[in-house]
Amino acid sequence: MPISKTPLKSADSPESPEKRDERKLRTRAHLIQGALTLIGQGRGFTSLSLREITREAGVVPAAFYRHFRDLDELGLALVEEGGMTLRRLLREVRRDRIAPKAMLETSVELYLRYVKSQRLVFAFIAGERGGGAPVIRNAIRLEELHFASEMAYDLSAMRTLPDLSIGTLKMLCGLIVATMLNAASEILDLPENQPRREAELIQNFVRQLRLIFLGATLWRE
Amino acid sequence: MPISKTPLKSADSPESPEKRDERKLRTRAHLIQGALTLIGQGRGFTSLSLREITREAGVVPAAFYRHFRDLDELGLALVEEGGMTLRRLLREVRRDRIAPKAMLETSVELYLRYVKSQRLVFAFIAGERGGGAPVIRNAIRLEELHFASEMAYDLSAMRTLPDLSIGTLKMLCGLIVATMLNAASEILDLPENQPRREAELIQNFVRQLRLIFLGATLWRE
DNA sequence: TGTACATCAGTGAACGCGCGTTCACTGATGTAC
DNA sequence: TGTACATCAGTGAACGCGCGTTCACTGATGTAC
Repeated sequence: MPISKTPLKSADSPESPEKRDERKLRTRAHLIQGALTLIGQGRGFTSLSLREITREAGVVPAAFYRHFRDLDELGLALVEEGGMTLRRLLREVRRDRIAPKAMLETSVELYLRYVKSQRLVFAFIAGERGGGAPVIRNAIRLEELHFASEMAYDLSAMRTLPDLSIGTLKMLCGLIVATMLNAASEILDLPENQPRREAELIQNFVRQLRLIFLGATLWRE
Repeated sequence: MPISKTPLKSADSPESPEKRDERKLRTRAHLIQGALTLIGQGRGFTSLSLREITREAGVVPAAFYRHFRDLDELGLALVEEGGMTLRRLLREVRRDRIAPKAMLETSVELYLRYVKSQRLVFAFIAGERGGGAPVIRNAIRLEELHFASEMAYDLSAMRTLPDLSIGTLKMLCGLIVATMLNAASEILDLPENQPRREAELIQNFVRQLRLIFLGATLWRE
């Protein structure tokens, strides 16, 4: 496992030729993107073949092994990608510092915009969460737990529900995250251009969250 | 598509030899059971091959086509199996006519016993719900919707939450069903004999339901 | 009831195909001096 | 800076394998008379 000895020097020109490491990372990104593209076509990650992915990425099958030991390792990279997406979402919500009253509506809006802009990643997460290879499923569960936990600490810091212990907040956020992913999966599955049906799903989603928060405000340990 | 002309006559002896139709149904059941067995070994349905399934069922690959056009059709049979399991669960809860106070605990207990006794079916449902072939995913969603709807009418008839409209009850039950399936998936994924971890998951599940019901009792349309 | 014919669930062999993995290779990029 | 050698991302060919599907078949069960 050689450690790169390349010193971090700035590019010599704005159009400097790609370094070997950069090219490698680019191919790696192509493999990841290729897998996501196929997933976006309704294919489950579990049913993708190594050859399909390399074909999509525009490299020869054997090149795959320069980047991942096997498909599971690529899957874990996709989970990582999903985790980063979720963390970015959280950061954005946090930054906006919304008035508590409009909190729920605004967050939902932001979330749905996110889901659509990152639909492939969400399709992967929603798809493998229940039925992927055990190792991938576990990695997703960990990311979910991590996300719910961060959300709980945010709620705690904001004193939105000052009576609830951090344990209860985590339980609450676990429920919220599951409900979010469930809604994302339903909405992404809609055939294109069904705004009526989509509005129904979103309304249902918002009402479920509202009910959950109503319960939370009245919860007594 | 020939319609069976066999008259429905009772067996001539307690140990009467199998009729052709009975044998056929038995093989069909073996194929379904074979698929479930493989799923129970941690394999996703999507990744099963026709040959694996027939091998497990103890018939030759070509025999598969006497029962199903392709794997999707077998998948739909499994969904049907899952739907029947859920309906049976509902009937059992309904029959017991539990005191409202202990309702939640008792139902959860009954549900978890069910999940364990039918673990293969639940593993299939939880696994394909998010990431299966579109046709199967849709069938599962329909069963879920049907189940939630029945549950809503039950709650309505029992006047457990007399202030809620049937529409709100359906929204509520949709949330409950999703939470139930989520909990089932988590519990089934546990390595065997982790009673500590399992108790935690169950506790979390119960608290989530309690929070949901708390919200429901205070919901105003 | 007995017989002659029809049905059809399951067989076994064969097919062409895409798969994952291996290997020696090439040639551009990187490093040492 | 210039040169000689090392590295290694990506190539292209090859392999053996399990796959889904087809086909003509067999022999037990079912039906007609």
